Amino acid sequence: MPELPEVETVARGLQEEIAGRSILSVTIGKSDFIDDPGSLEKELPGRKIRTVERYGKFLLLRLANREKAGASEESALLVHLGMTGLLMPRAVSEPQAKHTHVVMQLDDGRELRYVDARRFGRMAYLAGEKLQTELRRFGVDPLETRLEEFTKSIHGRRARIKALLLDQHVLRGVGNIYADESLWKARIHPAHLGARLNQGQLAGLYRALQGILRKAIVLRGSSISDFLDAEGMPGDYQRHHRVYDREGKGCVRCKTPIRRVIVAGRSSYFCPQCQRAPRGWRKARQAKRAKQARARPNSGRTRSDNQM
DNA sequence: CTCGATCCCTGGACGC
DNA sequence: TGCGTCCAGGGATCGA
Repeated sequence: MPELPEVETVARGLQEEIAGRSILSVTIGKSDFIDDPGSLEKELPGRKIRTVERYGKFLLLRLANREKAGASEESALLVHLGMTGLLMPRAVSEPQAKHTHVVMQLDDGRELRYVDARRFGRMAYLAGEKLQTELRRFGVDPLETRLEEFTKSIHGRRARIKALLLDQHVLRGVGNIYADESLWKARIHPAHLGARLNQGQLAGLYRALQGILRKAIVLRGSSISDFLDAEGMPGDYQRHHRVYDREGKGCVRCKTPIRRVIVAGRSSYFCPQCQRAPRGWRKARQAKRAKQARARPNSGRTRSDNQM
């Protein structure tokens, strides 16, 4: 799942590979994940890719203006990889992978291909004020923000810390894996309310989050099932996961089996010993489960989740 | 403001 | 082997 470290890895790879190249033409297949497919076909051909940057979980292909038009309007192709998106340059001769939806022919004989089985990604060509408005919707970059700013964005929020970490309008770039890993490192249960965390906890979370993101970038991200970088290589950080996808396995700090619960609608992995639940959380959860069981009497037991 | 529910989509895991 | 069912997961959106 591409989160900040994975997208950063792809952005660096693409910057190396395709910055300075021009797009000759665009071919679009399925387009339901593209904001305005027509604008890509109209605006991209003939444009040079100046730089490739990461913005939260988006790839930002910043484009040079056409020579004739004097306007100095900023423009970019935004690409969100969703869950299964891949963006990589390939030789024209290479067979197209299944689920290839966008192909951009480049001026060096290669093609920049977007492949996305589930199409949970997003693509949009944006320029000028529209681009600025779109970028302003998102929160601060967790690697650029200072502790005071981070604290301010969390403190005074009544949502659960897990929800806040995942909210791209609060912080841009954090997803489920790095939220859980950071909370484990900082010993904070995902169901705690942001407003209830003290200065020490927030400082610890800030350091944990930055440290984990930086290390994950060095290791070129986590490859759980689909992620590949711009060169088609998987990342290595999944070998360093302490809680994510480790349900039932021992916490590396205290050997307590890692558990998985739903917090803020997302599965959340944590150590019940190192990360103590907030007051009332267990009881509220049990009550909710009982209510669900009453609503659906035939679904009392689900498939046993065996550990890998 | 915050919550849960719902939808989007497909491959993979699982039960039979 | 194959078919049906469930599920993951980021994000938008809607109603409570």
